[in-house]
Amino acid sequence: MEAQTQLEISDAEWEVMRVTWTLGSVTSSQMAEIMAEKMGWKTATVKTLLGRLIKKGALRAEKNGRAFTYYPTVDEQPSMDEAVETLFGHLCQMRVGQTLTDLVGKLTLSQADIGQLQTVLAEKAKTAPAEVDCDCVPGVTKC
Amino acid sequence: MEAQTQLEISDAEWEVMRVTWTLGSVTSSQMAEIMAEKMGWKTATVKTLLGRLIKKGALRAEKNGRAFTYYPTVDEQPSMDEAVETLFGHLCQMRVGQTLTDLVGKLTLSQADIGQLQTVLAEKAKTAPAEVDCDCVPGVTKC
DNA sequence: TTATATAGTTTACATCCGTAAACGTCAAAA
DNA sequence: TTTTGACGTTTACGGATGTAAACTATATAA
Repeated sequence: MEAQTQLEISDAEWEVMRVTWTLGSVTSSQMAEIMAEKMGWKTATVKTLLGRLIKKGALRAEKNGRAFTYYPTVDEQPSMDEAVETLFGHLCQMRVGQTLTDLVGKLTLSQADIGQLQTVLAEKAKTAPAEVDCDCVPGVTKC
Repeated sequence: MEAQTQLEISDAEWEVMRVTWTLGSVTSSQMAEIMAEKMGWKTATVKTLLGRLIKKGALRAEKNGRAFTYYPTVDEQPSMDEAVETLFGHLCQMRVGQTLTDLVGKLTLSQADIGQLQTVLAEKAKTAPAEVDCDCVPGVTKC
Protein backbone atom coordinates (compact mmCIF):
# COMPACT_ATOMS: atom_id res chain seq x y z
CA MET A 1 0.00 0.00 0.00
CA GLU A 2 1.15 3.49 -0.82
CA ALA A 3 2.51 5.19 2.26
CA GLN A 4 0.70 8.46 2.90
CA THR A 5 3.19 11.00 1.61
CA GLN A 6 3.75 13.82 4.01
CA LEU A 7 1.23 16.40 2.89
CA GLU A 8 2.50 19.93 3.09
CA ILE A 9 -0.33 22.15 4.22
CA SER A 10 0.54 25.84 3.97
CA ASP A 11 -0.47 28.46 6.51
CA ALA A 12 -3.43 29.72 4.50
CA GLU A 13 -4.55 26.20 3.74
CA TRP A 14 -4.27 25.34 7.40
CA GLU A 15 -6.95 27.89 8.22
CA VAL A 16 -9.28 26.17 5.80
CA MET A 17 -8.52 22.79 7.31
CA ARG A 18 -9.27 24.03 10.83
CA VAL A 19 -12.73 25.08 9.81
CA THR A 20 -13.33 21.83 8.00
CA TRP A 21 -12.14 19.77 10.92
CA THR A 22 -14.34 21.64 13.33
CA LEU A 23 -17.47 21.49 11.23
CA GLY A 24 -16.89 18.01 9.85
CA SER A 25 -18.10 19.06 6.44
CA VAL A 26 -18.66 22.34 4.63
CA THR A 27 -19.87 23.72 1.36
CA SER A 28 -17.72 26.27 -0.39
CA SER A 29 -20.26 29.00 0.21
CA GLN A 30 -20.22 28.33 3.94
CA MET A 31 -16.45 28.31 3.89
CA ALA A 32 -16.35 31.52 1.89
CA GLU A 33 -18.62 33.21 4.39
CA ILE A 34 -16.56 32.02 7.36
CA MET A 35 -13.24 32.96 5.83
CA ALA A 36 -14.53 36.35 4.75
CA GLU A 37 -15.29 37.06 8.37
CA LYS A 38 -12.33 35.34 9.95
CA MET A 39 -9.58 36.15 7.46
CA GLY A 40 -11.01 38.83 5.20
CA TRP A 41 -10.55 36.63 2.13
CA LYS A 42 -12.43 36.97 -1.12
CA THR A 43 -14.53 34.05 -2.31
CA ALA A 44 -12.04 33.43 -5.10
CA THR A 45 -9.24 32.96 -2.61
CA VAL A 46 -11.22 30.36 -0.71
CA LYS A 47 -11.98 28.52 -3.94
CA THR A 48 -8.30 28.39 -4.78
CA LEU A 49 -7.39 27.01 -1.38
CA LEU A 50 -10.14 24.40 -1.47
CA GLY A 51 -8.92 23.33 -4.88
CA ARG A 52 -5.34 23.05 -3.74
CA LEU A 53 -6.32 21.04 -0.69
CA ILE A 54 -8.30 18.66 -2.88
CA LYS A 55 -5.30 18.25 -5.15
CA LYS A 56 -3.04 17.64 -2.18
CA GLY A 57 -5.48 15.07 -0.88
CA ALA A 58 -6.22 16.77 2.41
CA LEU A 59 -9.86 17.28 1.48
CA ARG A 60 -12.42 15.23 -0.40
CA ALA A 61 -15.38 16.69 -2.30
CA GLU A 62 -18.69 14.95 -2.59
CA LYS A 63 -21.21 16.14 -5.14
CA ASN A 64 -24.36 17.33 -3.47
CA GLY A 65 -26.84 18.63 -6.02
CA ARG A 66 -25.33 21.59 -7.82
CA ALA A 67 -22.43 22.01 -5.46
CA PHE A 68 -19.90 19.96 -3.56
CA THR A 69 -19.56 19.33 0.11
CA TYR A 70 -16.01 19.12 1.39
CA TYR A 71 -14.72 16.69 3.97
CA PRO A 72 -11.29 16.34 5.54
CA THR A 73 -9.43 13.18 4.61
CA VAL A 74 -6.76 13.57 7.26
CA ASP A 75 -7.34 13.80 10.98
CA GLU A 76 -6.75 16.95 12.94
CA GLN A 77 -4.77 15.76 15.94
CA PRO A 78 -2.22 13.75 13.93
CA SER A 79 -1.80 16.69 11.58
CA MET A 80 -1.20 19.03 14.48
CA ASP A 81 1.22 16.61 16.09
CA GLU A 82 3.15 16.29 12.90
CA ALA A 83 3.38 20.03 12.32
CA VAL A 84 4.64 20.57 15.84
CA GLU A 85 7.12 17.72 15.72
CA THR A 86 8.50 18.94 12.43
CA LEU A 87 9.13 22.36 13.88
CA PHE A 88 10.75 21.02 17.03
CA GLY A 89 12.93 18.78 14.91
CA HIS A 90 14.51 21.87 13.41
CA LEU A 91 15.37 23.43 16.75
CA CYS A 92 18.49 22.98 18.82
CA GLN A 93 17.71 19.93 20.92
CA MET A 94 19.55 21.43 23.85
CA ARG A 95 17.07 24.26 23.94
CA VAL A 96 13.77 22.53 23.36
CA GLY A 97 13.21 22.20 27.09
CA GLN A 98 13.51 25.92 27.69
CA THR A 99 11.42 26.60 24.63
CA LEU A 100 8.67 24.34 25.89
CA THR A 101 8.75 26.00 29.28
CA ASP A 102 8.46 29.43 27.70
CA LEU A 103 5.60 28.18 25.55
CA VAL A 104 3.67 26.58 28.37
CA GLY A 105 4.02 29.78 30.30
CA LYS A 106 2.10 31.64 27.61
CA LEU A 107 -0.52 29.11 26.55
CA THR A 108 -3.94 28.71 28.07
CA LEU A 109 -4.32 25.15 29.22
CA SER A 110 -7.23 23.47 30.93
CA GLN A 111 -6.98 21.71 34.27
CA ALA A 112 -7.24 18.42 32.43
CA ASP A 113 -4.47 19.38 29.99
CA ILE A 114 -2.19 20.28 32.86
CA GLY A 115 -2.93 17.06 34.68
CA GLN A 116 -2.17 15.03 31.59
CA LEU A 117 1.08 16.85 31.04
CA GLN A 118 2.09 16.33 34.63
CA THR A 119 1.47 12.63 34.27
CA VAL A 120 3.59 12.38 31.16
CA LEU A 121 6.37 14.42 32.72
CA ALA A 122 6.45 12.34 35.86
CA GLU A 123 6.80 9.26 33.72
CA LYS A 124 9.55 10.80 31.61
CA ALA A 125 11.46 11.91 34.68
CA LYS A 126 12.10 8.27 35.53
CA THR A 127 14.41 7.82 32.57
CA ALA A 128 15.39 11.34 31.58
CA PRO A 129 19.08 12.08 31.02
CA ALA A 130 20.95 14.63 33.10
CA GLU A 131 21.40 16.80 30.07
CA VAL A 132 20.69 16.99 26.37
CA ASP A 133 23.41 17.88 23.89
CA CYS A 134 23.28 20.58 21.29
CA ASP A 135 22.93 19.11 17.81
CA CYS A 136 23.39 22.19 15.67
CA VAL A 137 26.95 21.62 14.50
CA PRO A 138 28.37 18.17 13.78
CA GLY A 139 30.94 17.35 16.42
CA VAL A 140 29.94 20.15 18.75
CA THR A 141 27.73 19.23 21.68
CA LYS A 142 27.60 22.55 23.46
CA CYS A 143 25.96 25.73 22.34
CA MET B 1 12.48 54.00 16.59
CA GLU B 2 11.70 51.49 13.91
CA ALA B 3 10.05 48.45 15.43
CA GLN B 4 11.94 45.28 14.56
CA THR B 5 9.80 43.82 11.82
CA GLN B 6 9.09 40.17 12.35
CA LEU B 7 11.91 38.52 10.47
CA GLU B 8 10.82 35.52 8.50
CA ILE B 9 13.56 32.93 8.61
CA SER B 10 12.93 30.06 6.23
CA ASP B 11 13.71 26.42 6.99
CA ALA B 12 16.98 26.40 5.08
CA GLU B 13 18.01 29.72 6.57
CA TRP B 14 17.17 28.38 10.00
CA GLU B 15 19.83 25.72 9.63
CA VAL B 16 22.40 28.41 8.94
CA MET B 17 21.27 30.39 11.96
CA ARG B 18 21.56 27.38 14.25
CA VAL B 19 25.19 26.96 13.32
CA THR B 20 25.89 30.64 13.73
CA TRP B 21 24.20 30.76 17.10
CA THR B 22 26.13 27.79 18.34
CA LEU B 23 29.51 28.98 17.14
CA GLY B 24 28.95 32.65 17.87
CA SER B 25 30.68 33.65 14.65
CA VAL B 26 31.65 31.90 11.43
CA THR B 27 33.36 32.53 8.16
CA SER B 28 31.61 31.48 4.99
CA SER B 29 34.17 28.76 4.35
CA GLN B 30 33.57 27.25 7.78
CA MET B 31 29.86 27.44 7.21
CA ALA B 32 30.19 25.89 3.77
CA GLU B 33 32.16 23.01 5.21
CA ILE B 34 29.67 22.43 8.00
CA MET B 35 26.64 22.62 5.74
CA ALA B 36 28.24 20.37 3.16
CA GLU B 37 28.52 17.72 5.84
CA LYS B 38 25.28 18.39 7.66
CA MET B 39 22.96 19.21 4.78
CA GLY B 40 24.80 18.19 1.64
CA TRP B 41 24.66 21.75 0.28
CA LYS B 42 26.99 23.20 -2.29
CA THR B 43 29.08 26.20 -1.36
CA ALA B 44 26.98 28.37 -3.64
CA THR B 45 23.87 27.47 -1.73
CA VAL B 46 25.42 28.50 1.55
CA LYS B 47 26.51 31.81 0.03
CA THR B 48 22.98 32.51 -1.09
CA LEU B 49 21.56 31.79 2.33
CA LEU B 50 24.16 33.90 4.11
CA GLY B 51 23.36 36.73 1.72
CA ARG B 52 19.64 36.45 2.29
CA LEU B 53 20.09 36.39 6.05
CA ILE B 54 22.23 39.52 5.86
CA LYS B 55 19.57 41.22 3.81
CA LYS B 56 16.90 40.15 6.26
CA GLY B 57 18.97 41.47 9.09
CA ALA B 58 19.36 38.20 10.96
CA LEU B 59 23.12 38.16 10.43
CA ARG B 60 25.79 40.82 10.39
CA ALA B 61 29.05 40.56 8.43
CA GLU B 62 32.30 42.06 9.64
CA LYS B 63 35.20 42.43 7.25
CA ASN B 64 38.16 40.42 8.40
CA GLY B 65 41.03 40.69 5.97
CA ARG B 66 39.95 39.30 2.61
CA ALA B 67 36.78 37.70 3.89
CA PHE B 68 33.89 38.41 6.21
CA THR B 69 33.01 36.89 9.53
CA TYR B 70 29.32 36.48 10.19
CA TYR B 71 27.57 37.10 13.48
CA PRO B 72 23.93 36.64 14.48
CA THR B 73 22.06 39.84 15.20
CA VAL B 74 19.09 38.14 16.80
CA ASP B 75 19.18 35.86 19.79
CA GLU B 76 18.46 32.19 19.56
CA GLN B 77 16.05 31.57 22.40
CA PRO B 78 13.71 34.46 21.52
CA SER B 79 13.75 33.34 17.91
CA MET B 80 12.87 29.81 18.89
CA ASP B 81 10.14 31.01 21.21
CA GLU B 82 8.67 33.15 18.51
CA ALA B 83 8.68 30.38 15.91
CA VAL B 84 6.98 28.03 18.32
CA GLU B 85 4.42 30.56 19.46
CA THR B 86 3.56 31.44 15.89
CA LEU B 87 2.89 27.82 15.09
CA PHE B 88 0.79 27.25 18.18
CA GLY B 89 -1.16 30.37 17.38
CA HIS B 90 -2.37 28.71 14.19
CA LEU B 91 -3.64 25.62 15.95
CA CYS B 92 -7.04 24.96 17.48
CA GLN B 93 -6.70 26.28 21.00
CA MET B 94 -8.86 23.50 22.30
CA ARG B 95 -6.30 20.98 21.14
CA VAL B 96 -3.02 22.59 22.08
CA GLY B 97 -2.99 20.75 25.39
CA GLN B 98 -3.23 17.35 23.76
CA THR B 99 -0.69 18.40 21.17
CA LEU B 100 1.75 19.45 23.85
CA THR B 101 1.27 16.18 25.67
CA ASP B 102 1.92 14.22 22.49
CA LEU B 103 5.00 16.32 21.85
CA VAL B 104 6.45 16.00 25.32
CA GLY B 105 5.99 12.26 25.06
CA LYS B 106 8.33 12.17 22.09
CA LEU B 107 10.96 14.74 23.00
CA THR B 108 14.11 14.07 24.94
CA LEU B 109 14.17 16.35 27.94
CA SER B 110 16.74 16.65 30.67
CA GLN B 111 15.93 16.24 34.35
CA ALA B 112 16.31 20.00 34.73
CA ASP B 113 13.96 20.69 31.81
CA ILE B 114 11.35 18.43 33.33
CA GLY B 115 11.69 20.04 36.71
CA GLN B 116 11.29 23.48 35.24
CA LEU B 117 8.21 22.42 33.29
CA GLN B 118 6.70 20.88 36.39
CA THR B 119 7.19 24.11 38.26
CA VAL B 120 5.52 26.17 35.55
CA LEU B 121 2.64 23.72 35.30
CA ALA B 122 2.04 23.67 39.03
CA GLU B 123 1.85 27.43 38.96
CA LYS B 124 -0.51 27.46 35.98
CA ALA B 125 -2.77 24.90 37.60
CA LYS B 126 -3.71 27.47 40.24
CA THR B 127 -5.58 29.61 37.77
CA ALA B 128 -6.25 27.29 34.83
CA PRO B 129 -9.81 27.17 33.45
CA ALA B 130 -11.83 23.97 33.45
CA GLU B 131 -11.75 23.91 29.70
CA VAL B 132 -10.52 25.79 26.67
CA ASP B 133 -12.83 26.58 23.77
CA CYS B 134 -12.20 25.79 20.14
CA ASP B 135 -11.44 28.94 18.17
CA CYS B 136 -11.47 27.61 14.64
CA VAL B 137 -14.84 28.90 13.52
CA PRO B 138 -16.28 32.25 14.65
CA GLY B 139 -19.22 31.58 16.90
CA VAL B 140 -18.46 27.90 17.38
CA THR B 141 -16.75 26.91 20.60
CA LYS B 142 -16.74 23.17 20.21
CA CYS B 143 -14.83 21.07 17.72
C1' DT C 1 -37.53 30.04 -22.14
C1' DT C 2 -34.24 33.31 -20.97
C1' DA C 3 -31.58 35.90 -17.77
C1' DT C 4 -29.09 35.61 -13.48
C1' DA C 5 -26.71 33.91 -9.79
C1' DT C 6 -23.64 30.37 -8.27
C1' DA C 7 -20.32 26.67 -8.08
C1' DG C 8 -16.30 24.93 -9.97
C1' DT C 9 -12.07 25.47 -13.15
C1' DT C 10 -8.43 28.02 -15.38
C1' DT C 11 -5.34 31.63 -15.52
C1' DA C 12 -2.62 35.32 -13.26
C1' DC C 13 1.03 37.17 -10.90
C1' DA C 14 4.36 38.91 -7.57
C1' DT C 15 7.17 36.97 -3.98
C1' DC C 16 9.51 33.47 -1.38
C1' DC C 17 12.24 29.31 -1.27
C1' DG C 18 15.57 25.75 -2.32
C1' DT C 19 19.27 25.12 -4.95
C1' DA C 20 22.91 26.69 -7.66
C1' DA C 21 25.93 28.43 -11.58
C1' DA C 22 28.21 32.42 -13.42
C1' DC C 23 30.74 36.48 -12.81
C1' DG C 24 33.81 40.05 -10.90
C1' DT C 25 37.70 41.06 -7.46
C1' DC C 26 41.49 40.87 -5.01
C1' DA C 27 45.12 38.52 -2.62
C1' DA C 28 48.41 34.76 -2.49
C1' DA C 29 51.18 31.50 -4.98
C1' DA C 30 54.25 30.54 -8.76
C1' DT D 1 54.11 39.63 -12.91
C1' DT D 2 50.91 36.34 -14.23
C1' DT D 3 48.00 32.65 -12.67
C1' DT D 4 45.00 30.65 -9.51
C1' DG D 5 41.92 30.58 -5.95
C1' DA D 6 38.89 32.14 -2.41
C1' DC D 7 35.15 35.20 -1.46
C1' DG D 8 31.28 38.01 -2.24
C1' DT D 9 27.60 39.47 -5.75
C1' DT D 10 24.41 38.80 -9.52
C1' DT D 11 21.58 35.97 -12.08
C1' DA D 12 18.82 31.70 -12.67
C1' DC D 13 14.99 28.82 -12.40
C1' DG D 14 11.22 25.77 -11.21
C1' DG D 15 7.91 25.15 -7.65
C1' DA D 16 5.07 26.82 -3.64
C1' DT D 17 2.23 30.51 -1.70
C1' DG D 18 -1.00 34.26 -1.01
C1' DT D 19 -4.32 36.46 -3.27
C1' DA D 20 -7.60 36.85 -6.69
C1' DA D 21 -9.90 37.79 -11.46
C1' DA D 22 -11.77 35.61 -15.51
C1' DC D 23 -14.17 32.01 -17.63
C1' DT D 24 -17.50 28.10 -17.96
C1' DA D 25 -21.36 25.36 -16.93
C1' DT D 26 -25.60 24.94 -14.78
C1' DA D 27 -29.50 25.39 -11.77
C1' DT D 28 -33.08 28.69 -10.63
C1' DA D 29 -35.84 32.61 -10.75
C1' DA D 30 -38.60 35.46 -13.90
